Amino acid sequence: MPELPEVETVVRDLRAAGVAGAVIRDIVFLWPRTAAGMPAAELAAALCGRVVRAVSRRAKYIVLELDDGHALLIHLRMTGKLRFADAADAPLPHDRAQFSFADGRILVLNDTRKFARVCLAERVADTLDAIGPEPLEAEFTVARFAAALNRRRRAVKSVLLDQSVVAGIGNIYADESLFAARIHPERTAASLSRGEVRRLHAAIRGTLALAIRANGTTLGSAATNFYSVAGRRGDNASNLRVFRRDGCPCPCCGRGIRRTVVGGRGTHFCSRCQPAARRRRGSAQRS
DNA sequence: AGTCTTGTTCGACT
DNA sequence: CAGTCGAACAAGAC
Repeated sequence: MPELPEVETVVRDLRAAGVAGAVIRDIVFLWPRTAAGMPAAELAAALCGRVVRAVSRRAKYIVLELDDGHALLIHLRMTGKLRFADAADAPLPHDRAQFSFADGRILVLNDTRKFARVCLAERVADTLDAIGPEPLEAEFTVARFAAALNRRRRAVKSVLLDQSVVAGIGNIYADESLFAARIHPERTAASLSRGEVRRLHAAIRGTLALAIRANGTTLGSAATNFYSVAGRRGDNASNLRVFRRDGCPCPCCGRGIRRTVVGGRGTHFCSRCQPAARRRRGSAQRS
């Protein structure tokens, strides 16, 4: 599933393919609900003739900055993929949108689950206003992170998945970051000590940076898995230490990795390296 | 055949 | 208002 490192990989591949500078000639929506915020025909009309000035990323959004100051946002959600085709190529099953460029290339959005969305933003900052800091940028400070964690009583894992707290983390990197920080996923966010917050902050950065260097995570060979532009696989699966490794020995202590459900999401951790909250002397713990 | 999986939004609560 | 929680979306994987 595309999380921050996977979207970053796609953005870099789009840049390498020369999308910056390309002129949009036409957009066809094979699944009209892919267009969000306005009807598909209206969105297509608004984009026709625009020049893509730059390609960037904000959280899990791919941002195509346009020559009129607006931006085209693409969110791949769970199974969205982008590839280049030309006019002679037959569409594949699950193709949802085709962006034709003036040079004849067609950027195709393929998405088995139909959750991927494309929308037009007058200003990126306004549209993505509610999203929290970019974890790899200077704006993601320990102090700001600590303040956000402190006012939440939910499981810290659920808070990491909350895009308004920190941008771009999904199920894989939430579990991996918590393991690296040696924090149990069901600990209450507000219960983390200053040291634990610092560890988690560093773990998030390290985990995401490593995954970007490996071009993202592709697990197994299912078609619904992550593939970057041109079907390129990510190499980060070998760096994963707990995600979907239940039953395997913990790389640090050898005990079996366990799987639970937290906030409705599959969650993987080592019960020895990530101990549950220590019961405080004299204070009874619920259930 | 039935259950599981995932990111985000939305509405109903507290 | 701010935080919490579960449903909804969709269809392939297993």
